[in-house]
Amino acid sequence: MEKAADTTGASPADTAESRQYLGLRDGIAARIAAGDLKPGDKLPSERQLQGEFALARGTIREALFLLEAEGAIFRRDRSGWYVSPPPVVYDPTRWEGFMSYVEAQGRVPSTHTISTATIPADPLLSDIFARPLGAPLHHIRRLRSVDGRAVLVEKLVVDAAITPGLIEFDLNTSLTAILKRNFGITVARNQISMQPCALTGDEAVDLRQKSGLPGLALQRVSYDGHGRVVEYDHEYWRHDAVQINVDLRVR
Amino acid sequence: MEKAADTTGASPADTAESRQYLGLRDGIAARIAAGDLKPGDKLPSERQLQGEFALARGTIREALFLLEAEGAIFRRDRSGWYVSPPPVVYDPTRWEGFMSYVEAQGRVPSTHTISTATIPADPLLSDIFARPLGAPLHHIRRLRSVDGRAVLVEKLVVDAAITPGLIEFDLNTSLTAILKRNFGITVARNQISMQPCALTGDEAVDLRQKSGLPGLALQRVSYDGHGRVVEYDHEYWRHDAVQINVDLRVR
DNA sequence: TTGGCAAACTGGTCTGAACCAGATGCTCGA
DNA sequence: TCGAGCATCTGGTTCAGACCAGTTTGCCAA
Repeated sequence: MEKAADTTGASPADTAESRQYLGLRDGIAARIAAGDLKPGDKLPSERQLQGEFALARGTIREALFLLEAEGAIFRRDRSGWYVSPPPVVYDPTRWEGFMSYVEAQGRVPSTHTISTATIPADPLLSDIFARPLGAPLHHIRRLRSVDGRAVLVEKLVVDAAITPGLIEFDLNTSLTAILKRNFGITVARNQISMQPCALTGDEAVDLRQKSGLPGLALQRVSYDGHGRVVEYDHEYWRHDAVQINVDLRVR
Repeated sequence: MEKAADTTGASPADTAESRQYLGLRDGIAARIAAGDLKPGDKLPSERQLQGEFALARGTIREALFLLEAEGAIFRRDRSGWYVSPPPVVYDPTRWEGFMSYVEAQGRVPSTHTISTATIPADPLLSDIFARPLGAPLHHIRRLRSVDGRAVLVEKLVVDAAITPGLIEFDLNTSLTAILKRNFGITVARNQISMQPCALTGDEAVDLRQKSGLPGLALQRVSYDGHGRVVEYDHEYWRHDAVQINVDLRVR
């Protein structure tokens, strides 16, 4: 019940942690660093850790949440906690799709199309695409995975006028490739906005995350060589699954 | 003790939340959206909310954490919870310093220099700056605020050979301006890497955050027109304080 | 061998209680 | 008037126990 004043070491502020969950976090982090726990490995269950460290389950979970926030571990709902694989490096300046750059990093990408539809442009999209209100736009919602783990959901919108029949294609492959091969479309410019966010609602469900876990929201507007808007994309990434790399000239 | 099945509305799955903390989150979010609570306003204390909603304090905190992860509120340690101001928009392609782009958004920026030093290059920095091991480099650590709230800490390194006496200047102003005015240095290219992270250790302390809260880590290498490395920068942002915007040509 | 079901397991949610330590505000004495 | 100091308030940490709802597993029947 009491705090069991931590008198472990000579330097109370250095190694001996004032807060128990920090100590536990360091312990688990050390196991991962030492290679006792490798990416994909399952951690002992919360109740097992409870017995092992003689801490309340809440305290155990506090440490796990911290490791999760640091990207060191992730959870699969009601299954357990697992050691995170390294993140994918993402360079938004490169116009290669997800499939190719994930593969280039020696990982196995996969895509699952959640839904497709052709919908009339609402005011916002009409504005973005510079097309009249009600102009047909393809809406595609996809879930993308790396090594079998869902890492991002995307909602993308494409101008139906320049990509007739797009949603009849197999969208579980590279959209980049489809646009280029079948419609002769390539992207010359991207406008990107991103912000750290909490994954909630649909996104959390699709990523099999508990609602409220941190993520990265990324919006992209892609233009072709004529300055025409080709694609409008909303991506929601697991925060621990991605690292952004950009190389750019300054204006 | 029981879950007190929320019978507030007509549609149990729509508005009425299955989890109490989600309901409370929505309630507070609604107050903010409605303008009852404005940016900077203090929320009722956890114990007050406890009385008001008849929930355990842990449940109250669960809802607050969620709002915090969403960037809607933030905490000041042992002072209270406050409504977040809107984020600053940050465009890494633009070579104007923090001071100018924050001001351009109608906010009040400020900078506090935590420490400065001139230190011989270690292997990593020697490599980055393409300078011999041990070459003198200026290390600067600064805390930057918007409207009085600390939003980022940065650790930056500048080649001392091309900026002699840099750390004698008043570094609480724009470094961009100092480099340009006093050393004739401008940046032509940036290489940026960023990833969502947890703020821990020094960063958390400086930002007066609890260790483990989500943030955004950003590293930047800046080059001048001759391809010479001018500056190496590590920034740690509060996750709710920044939105990244980039406009770029595709390779 | 295989399919389905049930028990066991795991994380998710919630309660309620206690004590700690920094922030804040108020009071009282100099 | 003003500063020191204390009381109070606030979030931070930890404990212990309970029940819920998906996941997993292993057994048994077809």
